Amino acid sequence: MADLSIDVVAKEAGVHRSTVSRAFSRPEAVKAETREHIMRVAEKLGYTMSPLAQALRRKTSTFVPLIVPDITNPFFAELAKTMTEAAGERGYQLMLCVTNGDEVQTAGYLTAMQSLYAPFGIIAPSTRVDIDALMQFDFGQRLVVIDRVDHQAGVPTVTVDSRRGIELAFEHLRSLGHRRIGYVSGISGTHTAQDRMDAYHDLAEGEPIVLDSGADTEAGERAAAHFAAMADRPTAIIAANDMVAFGVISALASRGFRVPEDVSVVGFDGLALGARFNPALTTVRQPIADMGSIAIELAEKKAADGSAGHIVLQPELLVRSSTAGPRT
Amino acid sequence: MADLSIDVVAKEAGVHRSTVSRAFSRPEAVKAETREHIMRVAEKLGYTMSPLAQALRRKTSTFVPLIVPDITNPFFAELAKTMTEAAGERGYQLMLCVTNGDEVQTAGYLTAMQSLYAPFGIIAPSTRVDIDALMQFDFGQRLVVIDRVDHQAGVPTVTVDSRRGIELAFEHLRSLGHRRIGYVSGISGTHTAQDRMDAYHDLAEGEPIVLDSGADTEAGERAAAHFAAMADRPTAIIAANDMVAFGVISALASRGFRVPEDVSVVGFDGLALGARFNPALTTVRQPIADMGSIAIELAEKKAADGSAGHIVLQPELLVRSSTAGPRT
DNA sequence: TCGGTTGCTGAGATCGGTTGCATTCACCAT
DNA sequence: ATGGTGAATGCAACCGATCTCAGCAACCGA
Repeated sequence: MADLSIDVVAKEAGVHRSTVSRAFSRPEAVKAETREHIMRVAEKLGYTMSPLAQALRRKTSTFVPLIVPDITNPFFAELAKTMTEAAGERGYQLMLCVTNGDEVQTAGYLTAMQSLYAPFGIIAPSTRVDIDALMQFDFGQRLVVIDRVDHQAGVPTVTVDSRRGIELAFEHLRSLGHRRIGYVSGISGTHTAQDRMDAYHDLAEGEPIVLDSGADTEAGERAAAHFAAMADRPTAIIAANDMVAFGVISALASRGFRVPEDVSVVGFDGLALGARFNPALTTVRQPIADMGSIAIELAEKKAADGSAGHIVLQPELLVRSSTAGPRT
Repeated sequence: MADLSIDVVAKEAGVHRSTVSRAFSRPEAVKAETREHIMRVAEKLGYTMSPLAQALRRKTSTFVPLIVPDITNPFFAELAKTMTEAAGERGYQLMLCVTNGDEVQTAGYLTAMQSLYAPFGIIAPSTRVDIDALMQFDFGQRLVVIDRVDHQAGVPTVTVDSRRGIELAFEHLRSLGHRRIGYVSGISGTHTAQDRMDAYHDLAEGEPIVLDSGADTEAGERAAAHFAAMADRPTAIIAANDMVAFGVISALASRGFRVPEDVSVVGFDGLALGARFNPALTTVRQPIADMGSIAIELAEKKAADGSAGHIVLQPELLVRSSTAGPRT
């Protein structure tokens, strides 16, 4: 148990430390026989290499930060979950950094990861974080951005096709017979929120009906109030994201509107939680797991050849119980 | 930008590295004048100490692992959120480790944190992880356990008073006029799940009515089916936790039962998400934020004097819209 | 004036690995 | 027998800090 270092293993195995080091990190440089012997000794002693010492000398570690504004938001939670896995498979250790959308905190994480010799990082930015500002940092050059497009900069990005997602929602709703289809916006400021909104405007036939969901905490209260006050209400609503959809449905219900009987609602994100909602939420699913592993691949690619890829994934429709034909 | 080390600063400031080191980590040991000069130079160069090198030499770092089975579960997400903050305030860097309830993964994290010289760790165990097994690890001795009691071992713990929580739920429901109050169990195996269940049995007047919520993914389907099939149904249900409550309400709704009109439901956890549920969930709130900071304090205390504290926090009732008087 | 403190700083070993270079040795062609 | 080659390993400097120990100057009382 007591302090196992590479020297202990080396002595026990009767070789020099450098040989032990090579046995672990460059196996092919050591004679098979020697290597196996070393590994056996290491195993017996319960030895593992110190990532700290390795990182210090190599000037590169396996720590990969995932920077998110709010882990309490299930979208980020699911992202974190799938990314830990994806990172683990590739030999990285994901470090979750929660910023609360604060620039100062974000900056702090960036310099911290820099000094931990993180090879790269993944960031799912909130509204208030300005990517360009982040690029000021040395470490900013090694970031991959999730769920936000920023083609002008040399920053790799992964997003899903918002327009197609909204289109899927429209198709579904129209096929059910809906004609007046409203939209509840999310927090404005993010590119995706903007993209989805734009897509809605483009695809809405006739006059668009936009309800503002208000700030995050109100969670749809305002949209529901707006809805209730309308004379000619839409028969279906597309929400900017699942959390907003939850809030809206809840607020609508407290005003006596039933979903989907009185109004259909479709969300956007495809959170697992949606399946447990009342009613189970029909939603446009983002391939969150794919986004995670692709982000890592893009980061590795950029590290290798400096290229900044921009991947756009396709969403898919998840039909559950929050949509039905319009009231006749 | 280029490689800033303590030696660079030392040379620039015209002193020896050890003086720079002291200026940072033991300011009182350096003459004020010298110290200020060094700090000024460091500032100018934009120098910060390498946490890696520090940890390596000191044999103690500021990385603190928070080990949770599933970050997708909002309870753990909220815990993670508040703990990052609490940890940050105290100068620690929280590392989120997601185990999926897998013993092997957990073990991996433990040895990893050991070799990162983490001073201690916080674990919110899932069913399948056996604390005693964890104690086998060197690092196991430095863990604080959240939401699970285990008084026999010398392991610090933080929990909330499950019994009192269930009692609050009962009081609320009874004051609304409910007499037949059922219970939907969570995943069995955790201590808290057991405690809540026991408390329910103790406090149920008359015959206890227990519905099994089934495995995690089914999320209350089974309980709802059970409920529907009953001849003499309870008028209110206490759920083992909020997620179960969500699942049950959703499943109940899909069978045509309305909450709270047909049956009242109260959850347990106090998730922020509950406020957006349909209907907004009445629930027993756990002081999650407190749990986080107390866990850290307990860990520090144990490191200091070896004592293993056991803190039990008091829950509180959050009345929202999922409860009402029974059908008359 | 001198031994004894006290306060501050420098020297250098050390933490646990990595890596370029030197060394050793077997093997092969000449 | 000689020199060349390549594989396997040892040697030692190095990554960026910490920390013990020693040195040095200033100051104190006798």
